[in-house]
Amino acid sequence: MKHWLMKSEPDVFSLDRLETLGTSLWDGVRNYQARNFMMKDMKVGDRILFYHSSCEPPGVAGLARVCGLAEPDPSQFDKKSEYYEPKATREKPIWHCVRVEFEKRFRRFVALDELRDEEALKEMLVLKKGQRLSIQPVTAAEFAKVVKMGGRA
DNA sequence: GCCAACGTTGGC
DNA sequence: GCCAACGTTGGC
Repeated sequence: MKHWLMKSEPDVFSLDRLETLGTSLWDGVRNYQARNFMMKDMKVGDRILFYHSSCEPPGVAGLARVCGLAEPDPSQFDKKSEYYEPKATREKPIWHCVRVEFEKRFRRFVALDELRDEEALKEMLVLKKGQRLSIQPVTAAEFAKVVKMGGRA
């Protein structure tokens, strides 16, 4: 089982929204590296740090899990979607996404600043300058540390 | 296949 | 709103 950090702007899609829905496709990813993680590496049961970006404060709001293997991202076929991809066809889709399910909200939101203050997390990709990948692998130790900081050990 | 220009991300 | 960093695009 692998561990991941997945970024979302809460104004667009928040952990609250995922809790309401129960599960959701992680659609709209338009970066090849992030797509390849979803297509090749993510398996059902993989655990996810749900990270809120472009908000005040940014940080990890809680946990989710992969509950469905990658499938074609339907938004690439939707002309009205901002994620529409004219080069994609049903036969040859370009973008794929996994399905994720809500797991739990942290008792305490773990802000980016707090992550920065932890020696044990200094190698976390999300803390690296210029690192803007929206889906990032996280080690089991980093995952456990963040969960502990969130008050749900 | 290089690389300049451009667009996007995301913290600040 | 700024801007550094980085990914993508497209001319050559």
